[in-house]
Amino acid sequence: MAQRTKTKNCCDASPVKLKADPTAGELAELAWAIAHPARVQIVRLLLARKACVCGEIVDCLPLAQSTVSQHLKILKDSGLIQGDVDGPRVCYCINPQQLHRLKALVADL
Amino acid sequence: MAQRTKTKNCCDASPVKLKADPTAGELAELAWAIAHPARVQIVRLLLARKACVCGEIVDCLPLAQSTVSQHLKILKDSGLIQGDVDGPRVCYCINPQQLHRLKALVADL
DNA sequence: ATCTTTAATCGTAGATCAACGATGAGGTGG
DNA sequence: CCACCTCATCGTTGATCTACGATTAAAGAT
Repeated sequence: MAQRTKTKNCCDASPVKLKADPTAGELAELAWAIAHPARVQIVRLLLARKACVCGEIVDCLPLAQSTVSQHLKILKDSGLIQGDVDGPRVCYCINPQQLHRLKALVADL
Repeated sequence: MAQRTKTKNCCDASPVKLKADPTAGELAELAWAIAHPARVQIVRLLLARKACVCGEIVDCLPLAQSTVSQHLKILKDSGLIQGDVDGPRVCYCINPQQLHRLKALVADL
C-alpha cells in the first residue's frame, strides 16, 4: 500500500502514532462521570449549596432513592464528590481538586 | 415526615426543587461524546493536526476501521467534529464553536 | 467497464448502564 | 430493646455501548 502519498488540500499527514496518551483515559473517566443529566444536576446542586445530604438530592430529582445513590457512587468513584457520614445521613460535597482537574483537562483541549 | 429540620453542621437545606436545567442535558451530551479514551484521542489528534482523514485516524488507534468510524459518528453527532467529503475519503476536523461550548459549560461548573 | 480504495453501515455478541423495588446495615430516639 | 430514619447494596429488567468482521456505496484508477 502506497500509504497516503496523495495529500489533498485538507490533510498534510505525518503518521504520528499517538504515544498512548495517559491523560486520555483520565479525561474520559471524568467526562463520563458528568455524562448524564442527573449527575450534572447533582454536581450543580452541590456547587450551589456547598453541601447536601442524599435525601435532599433525592427530593430534587425525579428519580428513586436507589438510583440517586447509584449516581452518587459514580460521582464519588470519579473523585468529583466525596461523602462524609454525619450520623444517620451522608453529607456530600464537591471535591474542588478533582473538579479543577476536569476543568483543566477540558480547557487544554 | 418532619423534613430535615435537623440541619447539622454541614447542610443548610432549602428545598430548591431544581427547575429542570436545560443545559444539564446539553453538557451531559457533550461530556458523553468525550467520555471514551478513543474519542478523546481522536479529538486531540484532530486538534493537533487540524484535519485528518479517517484512514489516518485508524492508523493511530488500536481499533478496527468500523469501530473508529462509529466513534467518529458519535463525535459528529455531538457536533464536536465535522466531516467533509474529499473525493473517496472524508476529512474530519474540529468544530471550534461546539468545542468552545463544551469548554464554557465545564468552566461554568 | 472493472478493479481498488475509502469509509459508512449492517448484524452480532458481550459488557455495561440506568432504572426500579426490596432488602440490609447503621445510627437515633422513645 | 424496639421502632424508625437514612442510605447503600442486591437482584433484575431493558436499553445502550463497544467491539468486530462482513458487506455496501461511492469515487478513482487502470
